[in-house]
Amino acid sequence: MSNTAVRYLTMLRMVPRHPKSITTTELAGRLEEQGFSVTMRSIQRDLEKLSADFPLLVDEESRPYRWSFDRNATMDIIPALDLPAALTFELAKAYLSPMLPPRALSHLKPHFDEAHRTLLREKNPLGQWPDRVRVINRGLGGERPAIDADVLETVTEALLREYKCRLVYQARSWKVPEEIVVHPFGLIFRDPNVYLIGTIEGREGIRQLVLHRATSGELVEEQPDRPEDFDLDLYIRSGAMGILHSDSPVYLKLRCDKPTLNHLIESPLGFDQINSEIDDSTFEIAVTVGDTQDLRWWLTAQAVHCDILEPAWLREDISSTLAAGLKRTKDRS
Amino acid sequence: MSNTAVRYLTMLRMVPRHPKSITTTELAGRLEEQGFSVTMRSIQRDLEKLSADFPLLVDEESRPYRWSFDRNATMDIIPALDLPAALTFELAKAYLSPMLPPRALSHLKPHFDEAHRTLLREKNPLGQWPDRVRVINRGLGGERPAIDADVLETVTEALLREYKCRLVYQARSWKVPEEIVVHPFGLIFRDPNVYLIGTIEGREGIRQLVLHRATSGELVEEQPDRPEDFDLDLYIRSGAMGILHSDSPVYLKLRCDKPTLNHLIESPLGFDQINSEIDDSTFEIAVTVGDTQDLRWWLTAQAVHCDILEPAWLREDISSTLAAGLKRTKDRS
DNA sequence: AGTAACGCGACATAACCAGTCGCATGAAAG
DNA sequence: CTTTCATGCGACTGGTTATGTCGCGTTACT
Repeated sequence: MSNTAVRYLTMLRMVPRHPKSITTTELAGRLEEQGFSVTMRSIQRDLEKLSADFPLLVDEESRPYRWSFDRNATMDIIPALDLPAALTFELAKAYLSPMLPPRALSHLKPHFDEAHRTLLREKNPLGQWPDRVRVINRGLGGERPAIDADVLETVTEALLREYKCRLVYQARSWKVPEEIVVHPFGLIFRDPNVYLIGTIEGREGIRQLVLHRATSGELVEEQPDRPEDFDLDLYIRSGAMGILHSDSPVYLKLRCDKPTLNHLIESPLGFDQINSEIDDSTFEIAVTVGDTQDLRWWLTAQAVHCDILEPAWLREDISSTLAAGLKRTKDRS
Repeated sequence: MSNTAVRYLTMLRMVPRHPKSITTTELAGRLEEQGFSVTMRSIQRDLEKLSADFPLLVDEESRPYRWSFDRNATMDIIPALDLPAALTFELAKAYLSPMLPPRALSHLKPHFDEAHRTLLREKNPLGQWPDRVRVINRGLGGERPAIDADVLETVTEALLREYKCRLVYQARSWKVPEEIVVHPFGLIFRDPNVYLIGTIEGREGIRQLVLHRATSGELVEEQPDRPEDFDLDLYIRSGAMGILHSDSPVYLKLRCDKPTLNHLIESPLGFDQINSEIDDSTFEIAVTVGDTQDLRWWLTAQAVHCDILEPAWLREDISSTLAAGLKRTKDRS
């Protein structure tokens, strides 16, 4: 294939989305790296030509000219999305919309749009595809706290490029927002929050910063202090996130009511789950699960539909939770 | 821009992923539609040239030749993924992996791969990006039941193109799998299951088919009978999915313990939520929410940490659930 | 066996590409 | 304020590439 066409493609990939931009000179350099040796003149001509067929923007005020790609333009994908792929994007959108911060989602928007268009273009006489599929999210459907656009961008970039970042942050216990410099160790997305794990310059200890409590962020291009042996997984499993009650898994034995909890048979709680039929209205499962907060909640809510055969201590635990809850509702009445 | 380069791009988009394929003749037709008038000879030459730079596969056994795009090849996107976008894809992958059937996810794989490569290519000396971010999913982390690859594909295609489909299906109450022809009305994704809503040919009533109970699927290119006035949203709200207890929303008033349920202030349950501080250890919220099963579970599990001030009937309801649960745990001990 | 469709080499022509030069412009440096 | 440098752009030209056409061989279908 002719050199030229490939160069066009390469150039298109190099032009960043608005508001970022690139100059002809930079392009020349980067093309050179890729093994295309062309004169500046050619690049100028190329950009002109390309902008006839692609949504390229040029800022002719500044000199040298700065070229960028239309922010919202969905540039097409090769090969074009096929039907199942487009569908999957649509589903992904439905799942992710309530989960991810809007700013993050906006980066996927071009792809979602492209998928949407593909679906509507398909042999679908009335374009009523959207009426045919629903995603029902679990949980209470509350909103996620809004995360500042720049904060998320800054933090992720700091993490990725190994920089510090400066945040204006207000922990729950702080009277006023403070400007802090963070040495980022890792990011944890845990519905409904996003946590930045790291240290605050000038203070002791590893902190969890909840991103929606930061109001502005800025990259600090200095190398952060990060213990060599820091490990996010270990950190999570150490219980720091309040997820695990203990590090050791629980060997759970449940006696479940049959129509209600049938789904446990088809969606086992763990890979070692063993099911056994007791009678027409009961079955038992035995499975190893993590001792998480969510497990406790689930067991509490499902106590009406199952007996915790083992471990006894967990049964006692749930039992006392139930008793305490019951007492509160009684007191209130 | 020269006609030629644009045509190359257009052609690349027309070549479907393996195992689908397209012939030069078909390409000629479709290019004509798009306003490119070229001879077959040119198309033949183009494909040859393109296959030097792109992962195009050609089956020279069959005649006319059949061209396809390498199934796993991630073809690049224009403009190239920037860092935040790549990151968002990575997150999306983490969120979606446990939620969507693997087959559906496989369609996004090229995009995830591309994002992953972008991240690794970034200034990230040790390529340890994967160590820096975790997504912790809520819930019990059980597996989703596996859905047959063809079944999902068939069903979605049937829905989109308005066809019937033939499934080998075994409802829970059926002794053996049966071959049925389904008139599909809609698809509902509700973790952990995927439901196909529709009628079974020769039988009465609207059914919910849980897709993982189907073992094989096949498109039937006949028009399905579908009531004009069928509406998926109405169907869901009619309570058919066992999600809603009643169609009318609940005006909920809770008195919550302070450190524990603080997150309710930052992630309100509904857009009309009103928070009021009572004292140092208590606050109240008032909000309108849907009367869902998940709400009941949540209230049951959180009964220790909050009082249901209103509505009284819901408090009674939760109270009796707690009592029943407590009784079971007591009986067992 | 006949026929139509397809792949492909060869060729000629037209279109396009890309380096070069010269000049104009605007921004930064002295 | 002048100089200098980087850039943009029109024009020209040699060389490359693209593409329609023809002809022949092969394959698939009737």
